[in-house]
Amino acid sequence: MTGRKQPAAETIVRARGLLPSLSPAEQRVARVVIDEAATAAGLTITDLAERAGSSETTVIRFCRAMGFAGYSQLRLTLAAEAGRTVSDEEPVGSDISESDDLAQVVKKIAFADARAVEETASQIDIAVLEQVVDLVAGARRVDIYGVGASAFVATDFQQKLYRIGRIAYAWSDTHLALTSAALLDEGDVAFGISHTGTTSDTIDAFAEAGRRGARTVALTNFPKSPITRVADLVLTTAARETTFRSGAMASRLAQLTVIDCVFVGVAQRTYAETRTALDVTYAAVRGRRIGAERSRG
Amino acid sequence: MTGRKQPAAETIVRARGLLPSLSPAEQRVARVVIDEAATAAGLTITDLAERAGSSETTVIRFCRAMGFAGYSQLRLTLAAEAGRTVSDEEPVGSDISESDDLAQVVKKIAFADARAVEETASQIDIAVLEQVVDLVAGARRVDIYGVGASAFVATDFQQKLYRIGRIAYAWSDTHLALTSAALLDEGDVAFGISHTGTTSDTIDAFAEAGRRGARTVALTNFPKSPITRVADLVLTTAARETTFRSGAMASRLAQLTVIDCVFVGVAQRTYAETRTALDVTYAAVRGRRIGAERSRG
DNA sequence: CCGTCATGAAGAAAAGTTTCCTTTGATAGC
DNA sequence: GCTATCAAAGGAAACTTTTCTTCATGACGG
Repeated sequence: MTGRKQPAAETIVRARGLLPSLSPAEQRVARVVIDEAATAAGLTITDLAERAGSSETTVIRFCRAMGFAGYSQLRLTLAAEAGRTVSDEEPVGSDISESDDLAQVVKKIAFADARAVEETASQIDIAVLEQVVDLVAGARRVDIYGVGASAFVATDFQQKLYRIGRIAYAWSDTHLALTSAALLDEGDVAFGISHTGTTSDTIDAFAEAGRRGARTVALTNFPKSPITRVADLVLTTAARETTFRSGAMASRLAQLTVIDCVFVGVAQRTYAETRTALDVTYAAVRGRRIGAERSRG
Repeated sequence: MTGRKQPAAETIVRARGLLPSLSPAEQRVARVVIDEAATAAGLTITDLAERAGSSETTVIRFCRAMGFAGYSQLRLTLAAEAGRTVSDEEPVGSDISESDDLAQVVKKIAFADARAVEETASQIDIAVLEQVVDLVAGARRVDIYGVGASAFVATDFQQKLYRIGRIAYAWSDTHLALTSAALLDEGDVAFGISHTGTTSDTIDAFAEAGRRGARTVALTNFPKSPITRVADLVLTTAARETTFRSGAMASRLAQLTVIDCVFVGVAQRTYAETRTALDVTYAAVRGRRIGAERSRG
């Protein structure tokens, strides 16, 4: 795989994240924009509306939902991004099918995964990330909620923080999570991790934490999903939706990437202590390794 | 293709060449476009006219002189070129340092992560993968060993297999792992996951499983590490080792990618059952989601 | 049956384009 | 020296298209 790599333009990525929160007609518009971004930039609002089987009104509404002032702005942005993207699309976009041989499967998975990571990184709001890092760095304690697949990410985060000497708990049991949330206050930070942003177990505990005064940070793929309404800060991933399979893992990797960014940010902010903490914890498991000693893991 | 030099935007160059042949008022327009190309793309024809101390008519005439059909076309072109010029890539290879700002950190992490995934995928031995898939698909039961960071991957794998109705256990406790390994036989498969390939806890159980007759599959970043000596089949990741940090997560993502490939391979081999199993398990959690709501500003 | 939401039709406003007229200045004929 | 003629430049205003707003309608959940 001699790969260049061109993460899809930011606007497109954002549109994808917004999809579920859009009405059907708006979704059709979004689809056209996502699928033919370059062309779309050249269309008038009327043309675009027609192509989406919808009305100008709906197009405008879509623009607003995307955070643009109007159609011209969307158009301009699209054009600028089209100029940047050297149109070098891979044929590997499709979902995995029953008939794919293993080599293709590997290719598709790798493609989806790598893209999710890159696009997620490119759309991270650094300002928000900065705030999140501040919060975590200054928190008395960090609670992390996530169930199912997101539970892994939560636990991973907990362990990371733990390794640099920060107090953190990951909860995936709804009751325990709620109990823990009830004990938080202003000095604490709560993380809610949910790909769809609709997982009620996670949201319940997360919202409770907010009510108790803790600062709340949501991590989701969908910037307008329910969880974001009870969050002070929102970090988003950018995994494309896929039907059969690859999606699940891609979203996981995207989440892990974001978490890693937060973690490194925090670790950096407290470099001296961190170094020591990492060294100490690393040394602790060193005795459990046999043979050649080389990297860290 | 790292350092592709940007040619100055073509339109601007052309405008400059055209200058002498333009009438004074048109020249003023040209000047504005040349000097503030990026901004100009955002102006309406009226604004631009005003800024050039001229009229819309003149702006149009300038557009025609430039060979454009009208103002919108000029504007679009300008925007596209502005977009292209902005993007200039920096070297993102190095390790994260104390002085990196958050934006750089994010970039570097994403780069390392995405690269690990891509490189891992491209070096996977499909033949081996094929065998592994066969083994897992035909196994009576699958044991997965991994401690520390690799424990996440192990658990993830277990959960995946579980979801498609395959019996699997992930062990990260040495004693439990050994106990479980002792119960395996020819019909079973054992996975040993260790980034360094030197984790004795994992290797112990893994080797025990092998002695009991189970087929053994190792997943490691180092093809010659101790764990590979007691494995029937070896899958490797390709995370570059890095000093401070980014490495840890990159290796994790690489492992997950490989696991995902194995999983999809197995799922595919048993498509019908898989579909059903996935549908059922998905439906089971559906009730735990709250309706994605649409919001509008 | 009510309120809320999604949607497009219709019309207002803004942007873009064309037409046409004024100004200016150069040239030529008386 | 004084008009008449013409051409180039440029903008006012009329016109067209595009964008945006308002509002009525019908669908849907409660």
